[in-house]
Amino acid sequence: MNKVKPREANNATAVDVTDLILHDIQTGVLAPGSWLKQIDLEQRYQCTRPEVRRALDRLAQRRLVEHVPNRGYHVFEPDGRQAAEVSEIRILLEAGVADKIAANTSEPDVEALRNLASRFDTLILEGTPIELYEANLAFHHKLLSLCGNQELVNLVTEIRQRTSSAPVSQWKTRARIEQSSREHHQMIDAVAAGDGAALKDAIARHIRQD
Amino acid sequence: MNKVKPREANNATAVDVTDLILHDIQTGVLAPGSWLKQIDLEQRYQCTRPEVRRALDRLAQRRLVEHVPNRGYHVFEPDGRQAAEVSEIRILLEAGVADKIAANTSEPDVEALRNLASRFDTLILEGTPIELYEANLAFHHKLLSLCGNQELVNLVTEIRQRTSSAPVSQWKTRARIEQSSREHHQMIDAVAAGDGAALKDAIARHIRQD
DNA sequence: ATATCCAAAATTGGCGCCAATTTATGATAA
DNA sequence: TTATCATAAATTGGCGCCAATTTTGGATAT
Repeated sequence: MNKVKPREANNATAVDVTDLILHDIQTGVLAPGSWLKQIDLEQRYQCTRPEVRRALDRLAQRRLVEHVPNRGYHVFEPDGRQAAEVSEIRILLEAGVADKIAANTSEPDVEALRNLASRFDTLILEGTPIELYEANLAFHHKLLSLCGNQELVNLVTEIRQRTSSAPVSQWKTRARIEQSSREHHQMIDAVAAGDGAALKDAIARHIRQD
Repeated sequence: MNKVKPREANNATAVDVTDLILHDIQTGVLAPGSWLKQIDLEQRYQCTRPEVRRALDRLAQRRLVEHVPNRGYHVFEPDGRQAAEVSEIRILLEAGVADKIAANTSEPDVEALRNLASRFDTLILEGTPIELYEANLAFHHKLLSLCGNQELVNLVTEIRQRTSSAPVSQWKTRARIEQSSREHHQMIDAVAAGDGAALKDAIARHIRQD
């Protein structure tokens, strides 16, 4: 006697509520400082109370939300000092592997980078800020992954989330966005030329200005 | 039946179970690869099931334990590749701030470093491996904190935990321990001389050999 | 009118029960 | 004897209820 399984009842919950909340923090839907009321979250994301609590605890561990016992959770507000410190860390890590990136990169990798950079360029005109943000992330992720150190890629991905709580609004002016675009192409040129020193310089400048 | 009236089980412990389990992983009491059965943990640490689950989830987020759904949690077994990658990251970060350490350090700081280093030396002969491990950690923490970047200190502390799952047994031979001791003093000398380049070199060698 | 205090509502957080899944055990057949 | 399968035990994991704490609102006294 076979058991009949209800098909529509338990849909694939492969995505964690943590990621949904995280995404809304990154895109600025949940603004820095705003109160994350548990009852609101369980309605908004259609999940149970324990799921909300686990997600909030995880995000608090990652320093994306701040927790005050018996008083709830708030979206973390980035400190000026912390932001500067994290930028320094990113420069040490990302510029530090510039030589390896320049050495390891093959022609198809350069091609892929050019595609990601021009996708960013396209979205400057035609895309939403969120799409632009994600295209930028994709470019940097691809570039960094060429260093061959997977742990470093994961770490940078993590600390990049940690401070820029509302990353969508981080490029304020059009001029700054276009400056970013130019720097992307400078990095690619340095990679293609195998010039690690030039790449290191370009990466450091790029991180500093953001 | 087993409902024994808890006399002192009701103590107000501000310490989280997470830290207790973490400590036992660091000290090698819970060996890499060993299965963390929930019922065992709640007896061992005299806490409730939800507390155990929250602690395990947090440690899984930090990559200190590995989680397989419906099959439980195991102490993470460090991969050779990962260990090498984390070492590279530590070199980039810790050696990267050598100049700042050498520049920022005052005379009392040097004094404190010498005390921590000689405490390490003393414990080589008289202390337990755990005490030695903690003295080493204290020295490196103090040295690194002189760079002035608090976020970087936190990050290094975190990733140092991440890979060396049984850090107590990381110094196998006496010769290696004494080599570490000599390198500690070399670092201090470089700091005292304000020689950032020498400090950078000493830090890189020190991390590579561990 | 203003400050203080008490009660009620709202919110957070802990805990135990039970379902789902996996693992161990033993019986049966080839 | 060995492999296969069914049943029982053990383990994980989800969910709802209720206690503890905080916040809100209003009544009372000065």
